[in-house]
Amino acid sequence: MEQLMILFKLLSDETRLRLISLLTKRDYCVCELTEILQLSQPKISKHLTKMRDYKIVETRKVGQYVIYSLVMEDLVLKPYFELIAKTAQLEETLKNDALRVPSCTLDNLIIRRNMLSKGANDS
Amino acid sequence: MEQLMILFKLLSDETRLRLISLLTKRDYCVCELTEILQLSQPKISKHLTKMRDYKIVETRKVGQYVIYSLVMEDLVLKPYFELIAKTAQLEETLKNDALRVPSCTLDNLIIRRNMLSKGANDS
DNA sequence: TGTATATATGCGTATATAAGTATATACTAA
DNA sequence: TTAGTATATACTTATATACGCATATATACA
Repeated sequence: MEQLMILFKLLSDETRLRLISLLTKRDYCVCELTEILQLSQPKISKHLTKMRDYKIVETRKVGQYVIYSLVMEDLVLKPYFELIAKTAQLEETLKNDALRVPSCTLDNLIIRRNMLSKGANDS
Repeated sequence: MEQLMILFKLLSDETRLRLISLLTKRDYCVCELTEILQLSQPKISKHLTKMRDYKIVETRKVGQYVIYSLVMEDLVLKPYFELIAKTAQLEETLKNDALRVPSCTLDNLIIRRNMLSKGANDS
């Protein structure tokens, strides 16, 4: 019961719902999620931390990046994640987030930053 | 999006989650729900009213009773209701609510009240 | 018509929580 | 070692919302 209510409480916030919807497709580091949702880094980080506290997502560290992923082992949570992945196609905001993913990969972010700093050096 | 978030917000309260879980099985009037959950009538009523405001449940009036039912026509909401009905079997509180249903039907409530008032008259 | 029952609502209070800004910590690479 | 990037957190403020209690309204029934 606790667990279900916690899941629903976490899902009832727009930012977190968007984050979870993205995470049903693949794992992301914080800076990718910040870029995709176009929201402040502390805002994204705080929501992710909260979800991790409640064991809805988990993290692994890779170099300086923290990669977030959904906890898929849980038998209660898993079907809800799967349903959200399906439902997301019916929701404009979630669909648009998914469209913005390709240009916000970590690789793209780094390439884009390097180009910017070179441009700055050239001038 | 709005609609999904509203659904999750409504589900994130223990009382409402219990109410919705019950309503996935059949319709109920307010006094049955009050009896099953053993909570105050204003509390039950306020939660039901809120869910009706958000179009998650709907009502019909039968005599002095107000019968609440889930809105099952909505394509986004329906699969979530169905999933909750399944998940409820894994959650002690929701399972126990279901067990308490048979003794809390409207018929039973009325019979029980009549017996009580007769007993009071006899004494 | 008067009484009891069913349901809804108003009000005050306590609590939770989201957001922004600034800052701290951790890691990388030159 | 220093500069820059990634991530987390502290503090304040604004807002939402659940609750209890009292009460209003609507219906039924004697």
